[in-house]
Amino acid sequence: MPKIGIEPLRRQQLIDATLQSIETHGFQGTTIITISKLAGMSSGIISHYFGSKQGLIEAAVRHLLEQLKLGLMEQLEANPNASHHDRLKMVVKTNFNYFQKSSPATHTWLCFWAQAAHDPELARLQTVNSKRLQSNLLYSFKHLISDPSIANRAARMTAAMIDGFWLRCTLSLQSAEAYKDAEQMCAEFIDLQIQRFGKQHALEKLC
Amino acid sequence: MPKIGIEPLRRQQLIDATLQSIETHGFQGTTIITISKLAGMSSGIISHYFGSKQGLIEAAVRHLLEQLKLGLMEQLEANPNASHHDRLKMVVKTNFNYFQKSSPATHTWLCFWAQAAHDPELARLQTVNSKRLQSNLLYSFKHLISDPSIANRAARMTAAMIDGFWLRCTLSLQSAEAYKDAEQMCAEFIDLQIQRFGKQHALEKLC
Amino acid sequence: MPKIGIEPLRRQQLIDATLQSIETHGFQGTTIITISKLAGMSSGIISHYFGSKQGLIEAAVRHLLEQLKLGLMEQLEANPNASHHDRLKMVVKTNFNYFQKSSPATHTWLCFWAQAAHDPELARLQTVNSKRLQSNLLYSFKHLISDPSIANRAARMTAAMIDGFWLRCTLSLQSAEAYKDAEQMCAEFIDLQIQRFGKQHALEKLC
Amino acid sequence: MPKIGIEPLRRQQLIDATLQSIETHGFQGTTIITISKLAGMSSGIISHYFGSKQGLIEAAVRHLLEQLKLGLMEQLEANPNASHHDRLKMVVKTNFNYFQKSSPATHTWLCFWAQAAHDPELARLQTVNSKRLQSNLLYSFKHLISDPSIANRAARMTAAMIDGFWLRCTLSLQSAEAYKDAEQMCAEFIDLQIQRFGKQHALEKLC
DNA sequence: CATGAATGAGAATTCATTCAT
DNA sequence: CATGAATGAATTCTCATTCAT
Repeated sequence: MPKIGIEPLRRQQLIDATLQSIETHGFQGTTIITISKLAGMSSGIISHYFGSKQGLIEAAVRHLLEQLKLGLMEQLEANPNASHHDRLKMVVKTNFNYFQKSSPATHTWLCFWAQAAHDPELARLQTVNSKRLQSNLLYSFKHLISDPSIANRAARMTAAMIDGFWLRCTLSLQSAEAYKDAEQMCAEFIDLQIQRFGKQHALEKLC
Repeated sequence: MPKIGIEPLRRQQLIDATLQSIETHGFQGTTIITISKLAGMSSGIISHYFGSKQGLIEAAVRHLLEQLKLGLMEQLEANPNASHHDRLKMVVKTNFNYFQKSSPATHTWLCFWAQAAHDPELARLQTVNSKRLQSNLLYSFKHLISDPSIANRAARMTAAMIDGFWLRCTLSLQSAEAYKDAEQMCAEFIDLQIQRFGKQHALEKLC
Repeated sequence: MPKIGIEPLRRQQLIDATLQSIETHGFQGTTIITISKLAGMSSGIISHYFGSKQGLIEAAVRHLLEQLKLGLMEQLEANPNASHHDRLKMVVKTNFNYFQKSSPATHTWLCFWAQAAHDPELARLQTVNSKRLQSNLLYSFKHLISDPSIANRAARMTAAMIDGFWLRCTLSLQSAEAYKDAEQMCAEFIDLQIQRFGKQHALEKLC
Repeated sequence: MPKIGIEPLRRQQLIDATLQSIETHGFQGTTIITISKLAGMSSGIISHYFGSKQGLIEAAVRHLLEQLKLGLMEQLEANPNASHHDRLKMVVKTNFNYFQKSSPATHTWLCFWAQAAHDPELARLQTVNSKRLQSNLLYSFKHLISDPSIANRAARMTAAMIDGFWLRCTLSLQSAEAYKDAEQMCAEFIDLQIQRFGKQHALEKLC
């Protein structure tokens, strides 16, 4: 009789091993062997559960995206009464927290993005993720900035700054401090935007 | 007239073919064969001029970095009397122009960065490049913002925003308009910083 | 009422699934998985009932041979008073009917024969089958043609023609008409032989 | 500088090794390794010259077909004044000679035919070959038998008998004698047909 | 009885590198 | 200088078999 519940377990173990392998050996250096060794299983198991290496890779990406998404939703739901200003900062914080905590994810993510240009499925996943960050930001900016065009630009600039800091953190030391700094600067930028273009500010200005 | 050595010519042709191949086939799909086919040469020539595939790859990265660096220097030297405010915008403009014009470079760059995590030489080159952008920005911000700490943060935020927009352009459509938009938003951010923290602003504020 | 053993049932289901799989996926494309899927059972069951894949394959061949043999015996027993001339035609008819009806058998048979060269057991089964056709034909030809040597040649030629037409039908369209044509031509050849070398013909000739 | 004329040589060596391997190890047992070992080359060479194992297999089939075709053409051209009756016997003779001489070909041929059902290219080649034999026979039968329908049937029956004997020889001992016998019986069948349906016979019959 | 998870040897294929010409 | 033939290690994928449940 089949062991019940073993499939989700094995799948997760293999996904974890994949992220770990990419972290350790790089994307190029990651093979069926390095993954299965890290997972403590045989190489054939990957075909068994994911059809192919490619299938496992894509499952790993989907897992990363899901994690990030869940992390954000958790935060937002835990603070249902947060102001939109706070909400923006929570988006920033969650992003950096996620990458800071999950070291394997960081480098893997970059590899996946590099792959995306020649892999339609990865490209699709990447687009979804990229758009989600921007629309999350836009949602709150719209409540804080009357001019939709300015709100839109604020969201895009913030998203770019987040991605840019993420990229720079990933490519350099990745110290906890670097992430903290990045988070603060993004928050500062948000403040600057609100202060300059926000509704209340506009009112104050009139006075 | 001295004959121009055939060696530099061959080397450049191979570097161009490498960038073109990565653009067309992706980093994974780029082999000695795809490169030599595109260059119209034999596969053996790569060992001959670059020792190995890895050597050619690194030469290609160095070429990209050099191009970007030269592009910026050219701009700055062509406008020796530009204000520091203008100088900041020139840095931004040059960056986006470079990537917009050189389509192969864009994707290749991302691949190289993904590789950098497991290739010390690429990592070194990447760090140099990353720091150059930041210090270029910092140099001018220092002249415009009195507080060194704020100038520093302004430079880091601007660098992040540039990289972030670059990343987002690379990963999405890469239309000319997108690059133009990105450039404008970065310029806008610079203005915002100067307006808020700049020396003249400080004076005006006092009045 | 005694319960019919589940074992014979399972064995037959697996043999049927094997033939179906070879028909559908080819001999190379037939695996333990394709067979067990078609049989609606687990892959382990094959070891359980046949020891190995090879065991199942051989059982399937034996089944095909048995079917052909039984088909012929049935016909002959249903017409105990048939003349030897009619008997020959019944042999021909039964052969083509069998293959025409059982589509999976046709291609499978050819695969088995190709395998036979490197599988002693298959070779043995194939020889038995080949000889049976010839001796069946010879048995009747002997009653119709006085010269044993000529009867022998007639049997061999007829067997060859049957096999040849079977091969050509298998390799081409396998339309019902093709089988009908083939059967008629074999019957015609038998007539021709009897007409030319048969006892009655000899008598008539004397007249 | 590339060695001139080495490509055709290597290709032929690999095709020969393929036939030899199928003869020795069977179709299933023939791998890239068995072939390259027999050819005294490395495994990579097969990709280099034929793209894939499949490409080599198909080249080998084409070679066998070509050989058979050339053998027949040679015979026919060497005897330009042969009567159509002799021509028919030459077709028979060439067929059996070819297979008798080339032992590897015999078994290989059967394997290829078994594969044909699931390989369009092999199926195409097989059809061409099958039709060639029949039309070669038909061409001469038409000159000897007035009724086109009867000539057609004669050609088909003869082709079937040739294939049938070939199959039976292949599957059994393959002694030289067996081939000789088969050839004689086919020739005998041709005689029988001409005798019975041929134009001269028709005239005689009228008398 | 029956399952299907897990294994791991073996297959085809790819590709950077070498080297004789 | 330049070629491309040849190599063979490395990689992915397949699949018959085993065995705990």
